[in-house]
Amino acid sequence: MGRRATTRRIGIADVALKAGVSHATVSRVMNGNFTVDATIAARVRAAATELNYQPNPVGRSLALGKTDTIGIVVPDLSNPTFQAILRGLSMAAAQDGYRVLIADSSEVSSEEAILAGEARRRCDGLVLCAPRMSDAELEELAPSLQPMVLINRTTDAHAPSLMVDYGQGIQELAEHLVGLGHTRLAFLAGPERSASNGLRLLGLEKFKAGHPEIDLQMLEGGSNFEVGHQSVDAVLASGATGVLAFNDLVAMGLLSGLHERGIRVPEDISVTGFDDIPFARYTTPTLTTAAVPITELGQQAWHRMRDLIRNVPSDAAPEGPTVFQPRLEGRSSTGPASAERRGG
Amino acid sequence: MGRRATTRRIGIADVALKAGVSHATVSRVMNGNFTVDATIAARVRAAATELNYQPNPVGRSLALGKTDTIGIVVPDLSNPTFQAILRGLSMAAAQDGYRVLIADSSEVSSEEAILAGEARRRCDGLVLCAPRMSDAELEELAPSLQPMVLINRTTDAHAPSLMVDYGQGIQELAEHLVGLGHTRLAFLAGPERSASNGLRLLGLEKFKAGHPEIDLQMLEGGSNFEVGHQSVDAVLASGATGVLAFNDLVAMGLLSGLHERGIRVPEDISVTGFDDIPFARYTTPTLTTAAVPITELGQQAWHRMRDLIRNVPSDAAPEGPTVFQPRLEGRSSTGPASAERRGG
DNA sequence: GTGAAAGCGCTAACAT
DNA sequence: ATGTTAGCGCTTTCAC
Repeated sequence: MGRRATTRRIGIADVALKAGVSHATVSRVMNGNFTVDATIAARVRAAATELNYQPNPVGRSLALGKTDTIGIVVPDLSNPTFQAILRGLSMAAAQDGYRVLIADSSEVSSEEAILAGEARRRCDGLVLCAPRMSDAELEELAPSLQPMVLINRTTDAHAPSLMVDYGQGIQELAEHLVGLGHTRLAFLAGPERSASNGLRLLGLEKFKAGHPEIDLQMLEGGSNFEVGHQSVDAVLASGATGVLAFNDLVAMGLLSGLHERGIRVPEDISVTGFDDIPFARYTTPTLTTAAVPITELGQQAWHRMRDLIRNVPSDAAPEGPTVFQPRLEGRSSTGPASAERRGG
Repeated sequence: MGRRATTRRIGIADVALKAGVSHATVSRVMNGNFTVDATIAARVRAAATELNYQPNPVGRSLALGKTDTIGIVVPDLSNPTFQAILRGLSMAAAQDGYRVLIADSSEVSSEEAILAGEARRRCDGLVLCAPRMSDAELEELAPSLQPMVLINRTTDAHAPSLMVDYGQGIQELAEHLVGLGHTRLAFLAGPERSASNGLRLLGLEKFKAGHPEIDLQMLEGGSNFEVGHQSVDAVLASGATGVLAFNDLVAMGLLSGLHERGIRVPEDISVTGFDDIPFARYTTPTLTTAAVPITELGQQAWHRMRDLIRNVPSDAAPEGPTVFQPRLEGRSSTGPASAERRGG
């Protein structure tokens, strides 16, 4: 039965006609150009409201060469860390009248380049979040992606970069455990391709150098609940009394697995996370972790992007990456090493 | 020192020039129009790759009257439920070559209309997720937002709607507790303006009608951790042995608060959540909840949207809202009512 | 099969 | 102060 009554979209021409002026004048009024006579401006505004006219953003974008939109590419939108970054970015950008377009590469590093390019073409800038692609590829791609802001990654190609000092954070967590009397530690590692995992590894190397007396074992891992949950056996086999999980998710999985086995935390084993996602405050026991200002990271990403978009010269911008220091958040999942286990 | 070497963006004209053809021909080739001579097509393609040419999406959008982008408006991007919907939507849309633009209303219902309108103008369609605006406002806005898909909301104005049967789910949870011998229950309610909270309330009315012997108390609440955490006193004061939390977040907050007070779950009190967010499997104890296929909801939202965008006639589309049934997920946070407390 | 030209909806330089 | 006109980068008739 016929198509629904399609109320044709109102265009600038309709308003011009109704107000009895040229579309140029309508455009001027809509953009707050004060060279228009007050009477006429009022007439135009009246016509616009009456017709419920709103300028077509696509038309404006083409004319102005900007979309007031920025893109973000994340490896996995189901990861709370990236969700928080997205949120911080989106909120901050909205404050300045910008919107965000999202692209999820699903951890497929080969897709990243294509997604990034596509997103960039539709937007005024791109935030690349923990890209999994190689350094070489990133550097090659960078020029075509600019203006671009990097999160948890750097590149020789000029681009602002926001980093988290995971190395420092993991060291603090390890020191925290040592301070509690633990001498046998284990690190549940993250994804191979993750740069942030590499930084943690580097930090732990330093830690080992400073603590030759401590036994620190490296265990294979990943970045989600399941990994933590499935690592119970490996953790127990390691004989460690203090476990550094790659992130809060892994820690929560581990906590859950240990609980099922009747192993008490922190009495029998201490567990630490990383990131301090909101959930970390509400686990049982509450999770000792290294707090990363994730939402602020997203917010800062926008601010750097905004600088890029505004100051085309880009000489006032800070050189080198901005580094965020994680803050140790001591809660109840860590405690003194148990007497029995400490001995053994 | 001078602006960076700005490699001017390659346009269709550049390719046309290089290939020695008109831009019309380049356009044809780029769009897979087979009326172009094979030899020429090859020449054009060569020129395009050599120049690394990619059609400008804004130009295409203006010419084609479509952006291959859909918008989603959510009340709060920090809520895992909306994050999961966004994710499902984004993944499904990406599969069909569409991108998603996000708008977060921060629970400010007055902002919703503006955000929705803005987003809609930049996109080919809009997904309105649990809108907080009034029925009247929604209905008035609907025509200008079409094509539009609603989540957790319906409207008389014609628009596909995806609903979750929260009423049924909460009844099942209540029945589950009754089956475990609980006779004193409490419901930690959600946000006032939330339609899904209203549905739960309706479901509980039905439950009460069927179980006059059960004492069911209504407690004020909200939708996040803090609310659950702060409700411990109210819950204890109610004397309930079984607590139905508005959602998993509230349940987790409550779990955490109860643990701090030394109250055992489920021995002393049983707790249920709602949604079955990924975390619910990994709380201590694991959380009994009503599982909602959230990601699938987002995916379905795209499918309905796709139908809308493709079949302009829209007569084959299913009438009335699609309803998703939550599924009871019995885990360890619920157990038999304790003898002492059961007595009253 | 291919080019010339119109047009998508808007902004801005240029006339007047 | 306002209208006319030329783009922005592309697709698509319409001639040839």
